[in-house]
Amino acid sequence: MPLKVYNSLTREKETFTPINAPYVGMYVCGPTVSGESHLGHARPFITFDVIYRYLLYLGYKVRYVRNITDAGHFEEEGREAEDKISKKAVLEKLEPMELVQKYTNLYHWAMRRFNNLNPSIEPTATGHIIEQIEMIKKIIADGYAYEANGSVYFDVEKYNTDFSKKGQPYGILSGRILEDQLDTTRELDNQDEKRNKSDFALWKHAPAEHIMRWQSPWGEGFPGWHIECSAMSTKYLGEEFDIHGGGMDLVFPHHECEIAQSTVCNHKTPARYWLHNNMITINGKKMGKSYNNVIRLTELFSGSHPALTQAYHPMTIRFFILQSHYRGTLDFSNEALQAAEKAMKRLWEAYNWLQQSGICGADTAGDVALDEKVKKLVDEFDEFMNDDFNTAKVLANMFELVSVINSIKDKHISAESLSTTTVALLQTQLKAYVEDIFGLQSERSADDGKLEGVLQLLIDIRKEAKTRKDFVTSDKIRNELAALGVQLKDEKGGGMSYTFS
RNA sequence: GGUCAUGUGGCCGAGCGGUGAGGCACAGGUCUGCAAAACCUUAUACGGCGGUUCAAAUCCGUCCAUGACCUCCA
Repeated sequence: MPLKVYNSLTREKETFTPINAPYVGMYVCGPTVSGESHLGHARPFITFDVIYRYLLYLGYKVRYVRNITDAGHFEEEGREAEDKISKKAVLEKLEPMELVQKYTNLYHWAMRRFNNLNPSIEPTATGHIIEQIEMIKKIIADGYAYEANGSVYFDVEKYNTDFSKKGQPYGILSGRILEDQLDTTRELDNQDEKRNKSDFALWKHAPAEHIMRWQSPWGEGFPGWHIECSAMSTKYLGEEFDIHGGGMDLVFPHHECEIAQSTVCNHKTPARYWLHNNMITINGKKMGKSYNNVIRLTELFSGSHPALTQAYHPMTIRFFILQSHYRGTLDFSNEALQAAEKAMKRLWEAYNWLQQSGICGADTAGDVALDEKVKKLVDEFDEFMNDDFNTAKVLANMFELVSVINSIKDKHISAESLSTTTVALLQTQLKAYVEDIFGLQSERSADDGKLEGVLQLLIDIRKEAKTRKDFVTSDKIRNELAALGVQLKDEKGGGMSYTFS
């Protein structure tokens, strides 16, 4: 069964066929680094990281481009009021590139903690001003943009009239019809400069107090919101590439405008497959700046937010996101995250035990039905992922396998119930999926050997005490370690293991 | 107002025409010096009302509720 993806452009699941297999070009809209990333931002980055990893697993050579928006209309978060009071303070406080660097660093730090792979190219908008200006010039030359007071606007109506004839009307992605839009847009600045309300900015004239500005044929200004993605995707992935991804809230207007710009310049719809993840909600509402309900990633990792009852590890968040399908909304709550935390721990411990257990199964399976069941559960991993990346179903199968693994560990089931090939398949595929595709890793930071050694010593002492039936000593060791956050667990057959809480 | 989604058990979430996905919580049991963990078992469900069908959580209609987007937002 080949990979199928839901294409927002056609509104159906389609078989994924790269333009130049085995090469795949994927562009994903990255962060605007004018402020800190929050939980809502984490979803697209984790979603597309898993998609990237899965494409690699399938053997594709992927060029993954994820931009950083570091140009545009910037104000430091929460400082708006102050800015108005004292422009001097702004000048002292905000060197634009300093601000951008600060939030870019913070963003990269969060991505690493999530164990997201680095994209192949991470271009910045400020690094591609020239490309953007060139693109705008081309659009003007073709007659689809006009200048007004040092700003340049895209002529949506002309585009729609001309390109509708070619089957590429404005609104092709979002399903909007231009005529329906005319009276529905809200009031914005400088609307009077535009010929039509639906026109959007390619280049904006910078007022005197604007902190980021560049020289252009139309005077000093800064690029419009949409043009950077068109310029950079064309530069690094070509006029036509395979996948364009981002959050659903970008479908209109951002991606719609991107399509219009690129189509004028390159005479092609830029991407074949448009993939969009849904939002993370909190109490049923989208998490976003405009709702004042954001939980920043730093707050999430440290637990320092009034809505949080505890800190959450990045892997808990990652697991939480993988438990739902990327096109559905995902509702945040402490209860839900705590559930994810426990589930992740159970999965990881079983997985970890399997890899270290040294079990190898029998030449012929002792329990044919179970052997078949395990094989089926593992084989379905690929099948589920090929059905538009259904990570939730893969996880469901994994938990059925966790029961089998733990039963073998507790010796309720003999390791010889499974055949050697099935055990090997289970080990390889679980590793491929848990670590390589889902990108999960132990919540515990890598410890040095000393701690291991100390714990082993305490475990030995406790074992001796238990043999002497000296439960005072054995309980003391267990209780005091528990107070320090190390949990000892007696196992069948006198073994002892520990986990960190 | 326009466009498009969604409504599943205490909570989070798959499924989208026919054996009740899965996780967490809860209850009972097994194991155990005790505990934890683990394992086993059980319960609770598809927004309301109609319709199609041998069969509907799944398809159709309608009503209700919620959400997203409508040029700052992942």
